[in-house]
Amino acid sequence: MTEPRWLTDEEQRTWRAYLHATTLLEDHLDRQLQRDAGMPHVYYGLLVQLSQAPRRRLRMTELAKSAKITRSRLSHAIARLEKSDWVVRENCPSDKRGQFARLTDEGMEVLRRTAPGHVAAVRQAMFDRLSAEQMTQLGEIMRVMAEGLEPSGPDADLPWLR
Amino acid sequence: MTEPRWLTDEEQRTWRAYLHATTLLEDHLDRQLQRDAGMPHVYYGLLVQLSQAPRRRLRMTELAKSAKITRSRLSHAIARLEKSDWVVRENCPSDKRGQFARLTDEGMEVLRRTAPGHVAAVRQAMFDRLSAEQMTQLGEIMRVMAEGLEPSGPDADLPWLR
DNA sequence: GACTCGTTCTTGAAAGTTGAACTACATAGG
DNA sequence: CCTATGTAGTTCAACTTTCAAGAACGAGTC
Repeated sequence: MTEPRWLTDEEQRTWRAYLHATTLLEDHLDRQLQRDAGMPHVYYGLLVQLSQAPRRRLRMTELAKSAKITRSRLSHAIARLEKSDWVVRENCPSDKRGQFARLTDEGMEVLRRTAPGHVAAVRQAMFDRLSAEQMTQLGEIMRVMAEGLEPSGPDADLPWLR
Repeated sequence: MTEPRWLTDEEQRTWRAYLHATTLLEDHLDRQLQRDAGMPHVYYGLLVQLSQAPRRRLRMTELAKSAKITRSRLSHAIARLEKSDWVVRENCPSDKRGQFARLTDEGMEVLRRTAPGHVAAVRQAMFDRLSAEQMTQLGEIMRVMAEGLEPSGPDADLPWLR
């Protein structure tokens, strides 16, 4: 095994700043939403996805994919959200294995009530502090990073071809 | 209640790119470390912190602070790491309430063995894909964001003065 | 039909996390 | 010394996530 390429000093500083900022922000949003909406950030994200889908519903697998969580995790999450009456399951007529998760009116109402506070938190943490230039740069950087990590990324399905 | 300031289109795109990239990366590192080192990213971070501390040990509270997790979570985490013999607890002579977490030789060895792979993963996900300029920008952006979220941030201790 | 294989989603147990309550010690003021 | 108050760390119960099955259906093949 050959000597690994370690990070330069500046790379290390950047990496630590990244870890620091992202964990602080995730914590902040989790607490904010837990307090104001009674659910963690991930669950809130599920409701948002549903609210934007046609007929406010999505197949479980699609929802899992767009929220980047496993189907198992989603099953539990939807079960929990069903208990709060924010989501209901519906059978899929065309595929008897399939399930839709549909946002209820109560769920929609929770979103309406809590979205402003959430947006404010995001804005305060990010956009109020970054220049317009920095926002653009951040967007570009994040897109580049995501590209390299995409499950459907470069040869992700064909590693044996490399 | 007044109409909230929603995000502009570009802000939304940036925010989504951010969420997308950060969750993908965190997932990626978690899997990589779980596979190669047998522990999640947070736990790995604890070992790294310890490895860099004098005498490879830290007080629980300090470790919790530098890893940005609660003391409760740290208690459980250290208990788990103790079972793998990567960390041991030691009493603090000067403060009988205190505990040190100390990295064992086995723990150090795990780090030595797995650090190269981890660095490679970070590099591949981030630094191999960003230009030198972008890396600098990212560092600056993350520092700005962290500043605003710092527990010891602007008036965090004196909110009643605002 | 019967077989195989893949997909969709769920389940249950184990592991991890959280917030509050709790123990034990430290520190300051009378 | 004594009491009050604060700090270090753990523990408990409730909740969330992961992991390893597994049940049920779809689709292709013979």
